Amino acid sequence: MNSGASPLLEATVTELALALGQLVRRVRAESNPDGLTWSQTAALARLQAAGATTTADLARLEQVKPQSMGATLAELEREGLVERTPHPSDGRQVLFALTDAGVEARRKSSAAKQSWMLAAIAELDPQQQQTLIAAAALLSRLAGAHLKEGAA
Amino acid sequence: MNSGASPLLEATVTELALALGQLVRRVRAESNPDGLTWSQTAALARLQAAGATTTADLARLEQVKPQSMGATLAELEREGLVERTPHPSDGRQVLFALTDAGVEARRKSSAAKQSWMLAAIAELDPQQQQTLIAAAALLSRLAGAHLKEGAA
DNA sequence: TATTGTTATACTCTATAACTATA
DNA sequence: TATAGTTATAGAGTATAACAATA
Repeated sequence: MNSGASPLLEATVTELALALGQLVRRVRAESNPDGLTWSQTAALARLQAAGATTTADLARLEQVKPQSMGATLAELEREGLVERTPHPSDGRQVLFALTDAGVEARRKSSAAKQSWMLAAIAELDPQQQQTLIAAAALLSRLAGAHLKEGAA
Repeated sequence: MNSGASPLLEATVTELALALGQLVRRVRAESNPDGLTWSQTAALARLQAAGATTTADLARLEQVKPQSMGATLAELEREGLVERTPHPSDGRQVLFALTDAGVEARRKSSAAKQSWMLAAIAELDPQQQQTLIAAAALLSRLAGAHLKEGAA
C-alpha cells in the first residue's frame, strides 16, 4: 500500500530511525554513573511537569505499559525520590509525586546529565538550534500519531 | 561550568530526550511481528549503505561496542540475511555483507516497517517535513558530537 | 604489545500473563 | 464486569570482562 509515497520522505524515515538509534545509545551511555537511569529520569521529569499522577496516567504519557511504569516508580520509591499517596476517592488508584530528594535529583539531572547534548547544541548555529527546537515538538507528536488508543 | 547556558536550550534538551524516549518505544513496539528487530534493521541498513564491512566498523557506525554488533551480526547470519567472508589481507578481520535474502529483507523493511512513521510525516505540512529532514542530519551529528574516540 | 573478534555474564527496559482489590 | 495496580517471567539490547588468534 501507498506505493506512491515520496522517496524523499522514505529516505527521511530511514535516516531518522538510524539517527534516533545512535542518539538513544549515546544518551544512555552518557547518562549514568550517578545512578539514575534514563527511564527514571523521564518519569521524574513527567512527574515534575504534571504534579501528582497515577501509574496509569504516567504510563500513557510515556507510552509504556502500566506494569513497566510501575516497575520504574517502585524503583524510584525505593530510592526515596517519589512517594505515593492514596487517591482521595478511588481506592484502586495511587498518586505518585516527587519527594524533596526527587526535586533535587531533577535539578541536578537536567543540568548535569545531558550537558554533553547541551554543549553540542550550543555549538550549532542559531538556525540549526531553531530546527532542533521545532523538531523536538514534532518528534513527540510523531511518537503519538495514530496510536490505537486502548480506551477512549 | 557553563552555568549561563540558555534556559531555552536546556528546555529543548529535556524535551528532546523525552520525545526521543517516546519515539524509540514506538518504533520498537510498532516494528516487529515479522521477525526483524530494530538493531537488526539498523545493521542491515548500514551494510546496504556501506557495502562489505567489518564488525568493528559497523560498531563504530552504530556507536555500539564490537561485542554488541557481533551478537547482532551473528543473529542475522543465522537467519541467512548476511554472510561473512575473510578479509583478504588481515586474518583477524571478517567482512560482512548482505545476502540476496538480506537485500530483499531490506526492501520490505524500509517500506513496511516504519510505514506508520511515513504516514505520520506525510500528514505534516511541507515546512514541518523540511524541519524533520534537516533534523535527521542534525540528530545524527549530535549523536557523534565530542565522542571521546577510543583510538584515533 | 595492539587489534579483531568471540564467549560468558549481568543489567536495563519493556512486554505479556496471571493475580488481587476496588468500582 | 471493568479498571488500577502488583507480581512473575521472558526477551531484546547493551555493556564489561576474559580469552584466542593474528598483526
